[in-house]
Amino acid sequence: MSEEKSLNFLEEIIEKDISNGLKTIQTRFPPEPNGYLHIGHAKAITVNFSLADKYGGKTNLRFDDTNPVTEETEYVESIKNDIKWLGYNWDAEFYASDYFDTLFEYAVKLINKGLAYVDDSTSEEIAELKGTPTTVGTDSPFRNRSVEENLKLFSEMKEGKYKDGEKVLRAKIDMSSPNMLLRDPIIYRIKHAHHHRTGNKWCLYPMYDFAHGQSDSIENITHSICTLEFVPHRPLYDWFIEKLEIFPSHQYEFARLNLTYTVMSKRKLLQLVNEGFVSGWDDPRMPTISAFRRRGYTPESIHMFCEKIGVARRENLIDVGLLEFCAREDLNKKAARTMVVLDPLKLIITNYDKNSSEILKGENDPANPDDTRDVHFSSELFIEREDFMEIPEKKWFRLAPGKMVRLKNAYIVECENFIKDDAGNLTEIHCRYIPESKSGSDVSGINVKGTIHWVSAKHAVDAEVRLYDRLFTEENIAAAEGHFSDYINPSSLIEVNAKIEPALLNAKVGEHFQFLRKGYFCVDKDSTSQKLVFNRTVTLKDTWVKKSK
RNA sequence: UGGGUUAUGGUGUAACGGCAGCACUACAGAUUUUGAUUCUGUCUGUCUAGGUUCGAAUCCUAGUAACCCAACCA
Repeated sequence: MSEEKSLNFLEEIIEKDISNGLKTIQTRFPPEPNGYLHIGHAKAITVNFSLADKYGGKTNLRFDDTNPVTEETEYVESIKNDIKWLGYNWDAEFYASDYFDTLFEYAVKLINKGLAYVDDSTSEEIAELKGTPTTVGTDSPFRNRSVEENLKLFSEMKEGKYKDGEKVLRAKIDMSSPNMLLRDPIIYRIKHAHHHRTGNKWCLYPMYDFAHGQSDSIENITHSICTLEFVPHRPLYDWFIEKLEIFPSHQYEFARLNLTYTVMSKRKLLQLVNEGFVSGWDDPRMPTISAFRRRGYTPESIHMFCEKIGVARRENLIDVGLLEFCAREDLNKKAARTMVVLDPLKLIITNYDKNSSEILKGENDPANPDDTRDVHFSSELFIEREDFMEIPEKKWFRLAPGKMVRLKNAYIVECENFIKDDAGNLTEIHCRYIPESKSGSDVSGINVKGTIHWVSAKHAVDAEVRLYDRLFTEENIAAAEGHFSDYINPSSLIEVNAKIEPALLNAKVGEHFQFLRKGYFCVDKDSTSQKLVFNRTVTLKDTWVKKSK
C-alpha cells in the first residue's frame, strides 16, 4: 500500500466531475502565435497534458489566432517544435481561425436574440461611456437598434463596407456591472488585415472573449485551464455559452509562473530581443523553451521542474535555483565527464621526459568505471588558473608551493616552483610527479586531499566556451523600481577560449557534457568544423566558493 | 471610494475539525581520484484580532496585505 499522493486543486475538480458522471476529459493548450513559448508556457502545457493523460483524456493544440496584425506563421512553427521537444503529443491541431464562419453565425444568433448590437461610436467614446471601476457606465446611443438594422449593419461590416474602427459589434449585457468586462464588451472589430491562415477572406475578427470559450465549446473541451488574470472573464465566458446554447465548457484558473531574476511577459521578452539585450529568442539567457534547449536543459529537467513547483491559485515567485537543481539532477545522470580548462595556466612536470607522452584512461561516468576514453598525458599540461594559490588560504586542497594534488585520471604531482612574468602574472607552475601514483595502479601510499582537472598542452584543442549567468541582477524584477532593463546583468555572458581534450572533437550539436569540476555544458549550434562552441548550462554546486567568501 | 482573487518556514507545495508533512535553499557531519554525486542530521512556518469547539491552518466575525480588472490585445 503506497501513500496516496495529494491532489492539486484541478485534479480534485476533475475527480469530482468524474464521480458526478463525466465520462472523458478534454483539455487544450491555446497559445497565441505572436511570440515564442517560455517556461511559464511549459507549466501550462504540463498542466494541460498531464491532467488529460492522468484521467485518460486528450489535449488539443489550438492556436488562438484572432488578431491578424500580431500573429505570424514563424511563431506557429516554433511553438509546435517546442511542444514536441518537451515530449508532448497533441491530439488535434486547431486554429481559432478554423471557426471564423461558425463564430460569425454565433454573432448573428446573438443579434437575433437581441443580445448584440452594432455600435458606431469611436474607440474614445466607447471608453468614455464605459465608466470606471467605481462609476457605472452609460448606454451607447446605438444600443437599441433593431435586430434588422443590426443584422444589416453587421453583414455590411463583413462585406467590407466600413473602415477599421468605424463600427464594432458589442454584446448587450449590463453597462452598470461592477465587472468591467460585462459592460457591453466588443465582440467583433473591423481589421482590414491579412491573416496568416485565412488570408484576405475576412475584414472583421472576433475578440478573445468571443472566440476562446466558443472554440472550447466547439472542441468539447471539458476543462479549459488558463491563468488567473482571466478570472474576471469567466462570467463572460459562461454568458456566451449560455446564450448561444452550446456545449458547456468550463474555465478554471491557476497562478502563472514567476521566476526570480527573470522577466516572463511576451512584451518584455520581445523588447529584450528587439533592443539587442540578447541575440534572439533562443539566446541561452532567455527564459524561452528554445533558449533552454540551446543552453542545454533537457525536457526531463523541465518536466521535473514543473512537477516540483506544483499548481495552485496563489501568486508565486519560484527560485530560479530550483530550475538549476533540476538541470543538475538530470544532467548528472546523462552527461559524460570530460576535462576542459577554462582559464589555462601552464604546468610543467620537471621529472617527466619532454619528448614522451602516454595514453591514460579517462572516466566518462563515475557510476560506471568501465566506461572510459583515451586521455593524453605529457610533460606540459594546462591546469585551471584558479587551482593554484601562491599563498594558500586555510583548508586549501589544491595546488600551492610544496603542496601535492592528484591530477584526475593521472598522477599525483607536487609543486616545486612557479614562474611569473615581469608584470607579476603567473606563467608557469613547475611540479614533479610521482610515477608510482598512476590512477588505477597507485602504489605510492600517498593520500592527497585535492584532485584537479587538466589537459595535455600539446594535445589540447582550442574551443570557445560561453559562460552564462542570470540575465538580471534583481531577484524580483516586477517589484523593483524603474525599468527592467536597469537590472541587466553586465556579466550574464562571458566568452572564454578554453583548452579541451581532443576526444571532444567528435561532439555533436546539443550533446551534453560535464566539464569536470566546472559544470554542465552543451555544444552550441554556432560550432563550426574549425571551432567548437560550448554553452554552460549550469555550474556544479560549489560549497567551496561559498565557504571561502 | 467598485468588483474579483489569494494569504502555511527564505522559496514552493500538502494537511479538507484530530501529531503542521514534502521538496528546494541554508547549515553541520560521513563517504569521495570532481570541494560534484551519494548518505545522515539540523534550523526555520499557519497574515492579525476576536469567536465557535474537548480540539482550528481548516469553521464564524472583523481587520490587514498582495495581485488582477477601465486594449477595437490574448
